[in-house]
Amino acid sequence: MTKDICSKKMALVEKLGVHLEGRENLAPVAARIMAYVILTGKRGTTFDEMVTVLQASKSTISTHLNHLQDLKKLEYFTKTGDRKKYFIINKDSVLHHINEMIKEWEEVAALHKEMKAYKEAINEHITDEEEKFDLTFHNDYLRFVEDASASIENLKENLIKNKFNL
Amino acid sequence: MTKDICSKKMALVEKLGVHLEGRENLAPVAARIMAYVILTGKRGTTFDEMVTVLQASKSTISTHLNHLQDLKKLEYFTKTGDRKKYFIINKDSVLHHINEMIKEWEEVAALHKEMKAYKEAINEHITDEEEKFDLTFHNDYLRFVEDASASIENLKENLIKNKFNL
DNA sequence: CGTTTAGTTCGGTTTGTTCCGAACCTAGTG
DNA sequence: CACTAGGTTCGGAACAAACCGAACTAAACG
Repeated sequence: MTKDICSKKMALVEKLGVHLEGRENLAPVAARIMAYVILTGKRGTTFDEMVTVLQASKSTISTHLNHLQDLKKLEYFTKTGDRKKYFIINKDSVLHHINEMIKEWEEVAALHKEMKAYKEAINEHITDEEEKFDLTFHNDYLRFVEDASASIENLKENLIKNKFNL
Repeated sequence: MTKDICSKKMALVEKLGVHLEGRENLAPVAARIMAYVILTGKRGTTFDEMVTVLQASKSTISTHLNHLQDLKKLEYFTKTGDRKKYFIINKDSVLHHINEMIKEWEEVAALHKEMKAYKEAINEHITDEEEKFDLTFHNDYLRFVEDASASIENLKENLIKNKFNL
């Protein structure tokens, strides 16, 4: 691999790393591991390679690697006559991620419904119309969540279709 | 307010609080302040009320309250002959929240495009078809982000319409 | 001018996170 | 059996976040 492409790769690892830190709530090094594994692809990457390239200690890599496997985000394959583990992203991780998003939206919707119900209950005790809670936002938001959920379900179906057509 | 409704309110404050902690990256007490202000509504809530009801120190409430105002998440109104500040959520906060989501999706899309470009560049150097990066996921995901963005834009328009029709 | 109201500021404690080094383990190799 | 490769485990250092109490301020009240 040329030096240009390699530095481009590490720049992307950092960028994607920062993103994953926030989105998936991962420690800095854990996020860099995920990013590096994603950008390395099918050939897989080893423990030692990550220690070198991510410039972290063996213990840090070990701990995070095990944690990421517990979370089903990573898995590995092996080669006969080679004790190293070759890490790749979990084949279901994309689907898993989609399902997580669906679950999240469902939770948000449930929360909005609960808040709306509470506000409606309070509104009954208020005589002055001006003082009452405005509920239009909750209604709009719930409609939006339905839309967004439909889009995600759509993505999920595309994914499953592609998976079995190949 | 009856004790029942009050405890229901505090239960919701905790639930919404936990949610906001994660979603908006707020400290526990800051998230509880937001939740309490949201669930109190137009009548507004004061510094002292929050110290009492959220069981936090004056300094904690003061610091977070100022921080939340800096972030344009809260604002206050006053009453003549009353030095207290009555805190309510910022009137534009909903629109602000929507715009944040739009910006987030745009960033995600940009990141996917960058990753896809990188993977395509790498693929050109790989002869074995089996070893190449699979790009269908990025394509599907980009289509999904477009869908989701359209839904959000729709929500935004609904909101703006409601705002000016009232 | 002393007191009250409504808050702010500062220093410090507690708690939690993230990472590291050193010692250890386990399976195969010479 | 000693050595090596490929990790794991443990204790702690370093840093950061979250909260608190006590002292302070600024404006209004009496």
